[in-house]
This record gives sequence, structure tokens and C-alpha cells, in this order.
Amino acid sequence: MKEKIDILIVEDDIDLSDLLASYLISSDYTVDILNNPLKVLAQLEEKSYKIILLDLSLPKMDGLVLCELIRKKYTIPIIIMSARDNVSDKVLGLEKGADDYLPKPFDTRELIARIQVQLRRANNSVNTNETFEDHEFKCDKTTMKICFKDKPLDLTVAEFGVLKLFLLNRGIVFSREQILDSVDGMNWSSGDRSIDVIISRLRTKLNENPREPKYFESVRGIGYRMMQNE
Amino acid sequence: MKEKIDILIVEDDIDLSDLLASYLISSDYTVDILNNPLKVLAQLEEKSYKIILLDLSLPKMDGLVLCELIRKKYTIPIIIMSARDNVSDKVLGLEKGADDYLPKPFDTRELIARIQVQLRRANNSVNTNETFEDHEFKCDKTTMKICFKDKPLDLTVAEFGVLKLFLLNRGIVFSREQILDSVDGMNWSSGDRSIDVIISRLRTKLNENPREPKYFESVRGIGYRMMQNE
DNA sequence: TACTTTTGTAATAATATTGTGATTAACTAT
DNA sequence: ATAGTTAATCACAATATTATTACAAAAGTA
Repeated sequence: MKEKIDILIVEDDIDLSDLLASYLISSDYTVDILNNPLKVLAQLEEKSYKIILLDLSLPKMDGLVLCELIRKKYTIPIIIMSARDNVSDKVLGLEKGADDYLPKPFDTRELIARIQVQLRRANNSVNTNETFEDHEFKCDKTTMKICFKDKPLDLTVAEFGVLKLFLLNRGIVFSREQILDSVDGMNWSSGDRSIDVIISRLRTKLNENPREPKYFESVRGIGYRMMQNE
Repeated sequence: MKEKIDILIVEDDIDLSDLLASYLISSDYTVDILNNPLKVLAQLEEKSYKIILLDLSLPKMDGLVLCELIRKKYTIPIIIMSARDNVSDKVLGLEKGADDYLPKPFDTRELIARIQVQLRRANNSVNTNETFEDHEFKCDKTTMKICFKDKPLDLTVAEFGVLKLFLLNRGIVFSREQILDSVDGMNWSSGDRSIDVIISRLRTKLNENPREPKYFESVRGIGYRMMQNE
């Protein structure tokens, strides 16, 4: 079973986005459509897309600004689709982090081809982005390693996933169910107690005494939170 | 002193290529120009460029064929510049391995911007350099040989490709799919397990015991990583 | 074509990780 | 203080993944 490829369309013109979406779906992609720039940023936190198709004329925020904001946080390929077809717009768009700039109107076959170029490239690219660092922890997704006090931790996938989740969301309480759902390498149907075990194993590796936790705080009846020590 | 970026222009029209070259040189690139497709392939063996600007109308060989040949052997970014401006040509070009397709005539500012996009991406990309050397390994692409502890290893193409990929990208975790995609000499459609077999064979040739790996570390559920021993 | 080499597949043996259940410790509320 | 509830830990079982082997298929050569 081949996994479908998720595309996010950011487009104000509903007719156009619907048309586009149905075309992409028939080419075996899965598609979400948004027209609100602020929602785009929220949505990118929620779900990970393989590529973004970005129209420049949006309500509330200029498409270029959005493009720049996305690029600051993510390496996801962005293709700008815009009616603005002069050189300086193109140059600007590409400089703001877009990977391609396709003037409207375009032939959908060309769009598909350009999408495929981006996917081909992305497949061979090292995602330097999802890396995280603070005083004690250094987490790099490409190497799948987390360093703790400058020493690499020897973690299993499940442990890596849980620690990463907490590092990237310090202070937030996660229920055991949420953890199970959002961590790769954990069986979604496992019992709640398995989380406790993972946490316990992580605590051992971090030399943490659960009675005076520095990192993982258990939230009785709910789950765990990673403490924010500065 | 910042190193200049080498660009190869493949273009039949001397006036145009000269104009382009002078513009690029003034933007601080270094440029070589060729118009003979066969010489291009030879030249790529000689010198490593950061990007190729490829015109499609060439003597002796169709530009698309050349594009395909280059792509089979190299991952270098290719931008097609062509007077053929219909959708099917574009699609074909992109499918044959080009990374961008810029219809003539174009504004040089746009070309520069698109070149920069390609360079930006190439920077985040899997390292595919030709030669590599450290204490234990010495890799030379032209002879397709890798020496290990000063003795040449006897490797097959697939083994060579995998070992080279890992040597040039130490510490980075590659999924089996990524390996399959980015190694020449491996069938893209092979099953995941074929990677395991290659790794196993490499380990034998490096006298590695998988239980205490010095080189290839398996990352459970994902793929492999080559360890960074100093 | 026939021969050689390489690559991929499938089976199974070896191994590591993860989950479970029991037990003990800690906490909460009455 | 005590009963009841929840968390922590341990050891082991269940599960999933990797390693290896032998063989078949494919590719390359003479």
C-alpha cells in the first residue's frame, strides 16, 4: 500500500482551489485547502505536508510575508502560484524562500510536473530544520540523536519520540493517550501503562529521581509534563 | 576569501551564452561554456560544477537526451533554458530530470533568482561529492574505489553507492527508501530488505560485528546510520 | 548464447524493543 | 491515620525488526 502525498493549497479563490484540488486528488494526492494565512501556520503545526501551493493574494496577510514565515520554520517545498507575473515579483518570491514561482494562469500538467520535481528533490534532502537546542538538550532529527549535557543519549525509537515530543513542547501536559497517538514507534493500541514505563526508562537515562523531578513531572490522573527549567 | 561558484552553460548560440556569461561573472560566479553535448559529459568528469544551465537546441544530440544522461549520473541541479515554450516540452524536461525550466527569452534577474533557489536547495541536500578521505576511508569516484585502512575494498556498484552515501553523510539516518532512491546501481523498486543485505555484505567486508558496530548502526524501524568515530 | 557476477527475495535465526502484569511506593481525600 | 487510587519499577513475555544464509533472477560480458 503506497502512502498518499499530502499537499496544502493556500488560495483565496474558491473556484480555483476546488478545481485544483480535484485535479490533484485524481492524480492520487491528498489535499487540504486554506485561505486564512494565520490558520496556515497553525495547520502546519498540526499536520506535516509534503508541499505547499501558495497563492499570493490572501486576506489579512500578504502571501510573501506568509512565505517568509513558513520558510523560517520549515524546509517544506513551497510553490507560489500567482497572477502577478512581473520579474520583480518572481525574484522577490524566490528570494523569500519559495522553491518555484508559477504565473497564473498555468496548465495543470505543468504544475504536476513541478510538484514532482520538488518531491524528487525533497526526498534526497536532509532536513536540517527540525532541530532543537537548549542548555542541556540538543536534538537533531536528521541524526535522530539527542544529546544531553553534551553526551549523546542512547535511545530507542519510542524513547526518542517521547523525549522529542516533550522537548518541543515544554510545559505542556500530555495525556497518555495523546502521547501514544503522536509518537512514532509506539503502538497506538498499547495500554496506558506503557507510557509510564517509557518515562521511567527515560528518567533512568537522564539520572532523574521521580521524587524530585527535574524533567518529567507526572500529572496525576492525566499524564506527564516536561518542566521548564531555565 | 569566498569561493566562487562554478556554473556550466550549455548553449549553442554564442551571442546569448557570452551575454549570459558576462552577466553571471559580474554577479561573481565563474562560468564555463560548452556547446557540444559529448564534451559536456567529458567535462563533468573533469570538473565539478554547482549548477548547469542547459539549452535544448544543440548540435548532435537533443538537449533532453543530454539532460537525462546527466541526471542518470549526477545529482547536480539543471536549469533548462529553452525557446520551446509549450506545456509538453516543459513537462518533458522536468520529467527528464531538470530542476527548473525557464522559457526564453527571460529576464536575467529571474535566472539569477532561480539559480539561487537551486543552490540554496543543493546546500541542504545529500552530499554527493566525488572524493572523500578520513583516517580509515579513502573514496575516489573516478576509479570507483574505496580504500579501507589503505587496502582497496572489492565492492560491487551497489555496495559502493551505499558506502559512499554513508561516508559522505556520516551521522545522518537514512531510511531504506531514501537509500534506494539515492544510490545508483540499486533498483528503485526493490524491497526494503535488500538494503539489509547490502549492509550485511558491507559489514562483512569491513569486518564489523553488528552487535558492536563501529560503522553501520541500525536504527530500528527506520534504516541505518554511519557512526561518527573520530 | 553461455558464462559470470551482481542483485533481490524469501525463509529463518538471532536480537532488541516494547508492552504487560505484579508488586511496591507515593499521593489524595476523607 | 487510613483506605483508595495512581504512579514507579521490575522482570518477563509478546512482538517487531534486523541479520544472515542460500538460492533465484537479472544484468552484464565474452
